[in-house]
Amino acid sequence: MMQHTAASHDFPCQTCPVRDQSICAVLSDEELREVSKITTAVDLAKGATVFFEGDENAYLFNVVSGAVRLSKLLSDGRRQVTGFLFPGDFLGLSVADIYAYSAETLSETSLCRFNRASLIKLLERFPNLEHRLLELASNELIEAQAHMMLLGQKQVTEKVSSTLVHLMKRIGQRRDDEIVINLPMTRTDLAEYAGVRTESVSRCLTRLRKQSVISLPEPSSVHVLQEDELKRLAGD
Amino acid sequence: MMQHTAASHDFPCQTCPVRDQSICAVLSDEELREVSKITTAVDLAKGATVFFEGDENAYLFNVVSGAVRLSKLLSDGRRQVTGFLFPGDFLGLSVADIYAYSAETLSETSLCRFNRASLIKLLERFPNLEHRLLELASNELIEAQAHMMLLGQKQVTEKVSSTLVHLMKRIGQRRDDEIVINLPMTRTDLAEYAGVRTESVSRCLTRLRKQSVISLPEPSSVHVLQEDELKRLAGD
DNA sequence: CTAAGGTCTTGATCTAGGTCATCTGATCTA
DNA sequence: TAGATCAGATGACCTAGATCAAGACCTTAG
Repeated sequence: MMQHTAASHDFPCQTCPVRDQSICAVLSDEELREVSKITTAVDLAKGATVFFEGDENAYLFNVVSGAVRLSKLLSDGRRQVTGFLFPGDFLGLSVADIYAYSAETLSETSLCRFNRASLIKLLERFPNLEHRLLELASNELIEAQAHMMLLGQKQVTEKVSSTLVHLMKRIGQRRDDEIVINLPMTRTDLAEYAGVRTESVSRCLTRLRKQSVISLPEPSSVHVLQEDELKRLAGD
Repeated sequence: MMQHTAASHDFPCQTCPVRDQSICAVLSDEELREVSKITTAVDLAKGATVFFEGDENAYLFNVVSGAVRLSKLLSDGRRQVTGFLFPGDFLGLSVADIYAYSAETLSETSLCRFNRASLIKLLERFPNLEHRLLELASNELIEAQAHMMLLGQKQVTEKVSSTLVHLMKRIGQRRDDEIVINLPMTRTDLAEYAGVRTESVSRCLTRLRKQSVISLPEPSSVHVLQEDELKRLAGD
């Protein structure tokens, strides 16, 4: 079942399905060989915790398959989902010594785990790698700013539409003249991402369905029928 | 008036008031001498535009004195303020070739401007510098996530209190047993930062004043009288 | 097969905060 | 010095979206 078997035999990364993404994209075969020495494959069931907000920042991860939810909690239980990760995404990028958010799997998920101390040591030898991390951080910042705009200024319909557009771009699959999004997350996850209530997400999806902007063959499958209209409703 | 005069004579950075902050903190005197060659001092009046969202990303900046507002616009004019910058802060960190947000001055402001292409070239020679940029990006990400929590989950009072706590930590000056915050931004700027309306900020500050959590000797000057209570109201 | 516990949807109602309008005071200017 | 402009404060009112409640499914356990 697992095609990648990081750190198992001589050079496992060669068969990694996300070899060309995330931080590994910029590495030569030789560098990759070095990096593979500090990685471990980790397979997690749905709903597992990769790490908690406040945990010691000991590992970084590549998402190989599956989906991960990033979130922060308030003391009374309110949760803000700050992002969703999919294959090829990098996780744990932080100079701080504790994680600033929690990471939990939304489905069965395979991760490639890097020992943080070892990776930091490698950065000195592979300036490529540090450059790539900066690139990833910079892209995350741009996404974070767009997310702030969504949370602070948009109306419910714009929030939900934007969230769908975001997911469509990341995990949408074009099929005939529609785009299929298989949602690994619940309505509540979507609501906590968009800063609204679960009921609002549900009502909004129903409205979009009635307007034939999307169809919902089942709750976890959104088919985007009118991409342009959805983008218009998203607001920017 | 200007104490720093980057790129004017032989080694201007030595007298820079933010020499020990931002990206320059990690540079040796020798490295700093090199960096100073690609900098220009820029002085801007209050309300000036440093750059617009969508402009070509040609420069990076250190804030030497003054204050800068970062914001993104929606097509209909709604604005999300994503952050406020003060002396020592770094501006323009992005791998993308256009700026993802606008930067405008909130008061008379002195900036130290770096040519982006030249700085990128220097990164190859000074790995320190790239490491520092990653550190700054990582810290910005953590701040962005806290800001998302504020925007998506908090109530108006929590939003305004959090914003005050944030500004207090950054530019608050302890005086006797109160902390003085001199606000360079308007109520509308604060509102657009917190994702609420101007009137809500105004009402909330009045409420905090009536509860003796703060005093407002003038609209642009907040004195924090009960730091712990303000932090409690901020919610986390 | 049934029961229990999820998730999702939908309707009815409520309210936090948005909207609108007005007033004050400070700053600018002609 | 008056008139204009703008930031801020505050009261009255309204509405988008939260809250509450109930029912429909769907999955898992026994």
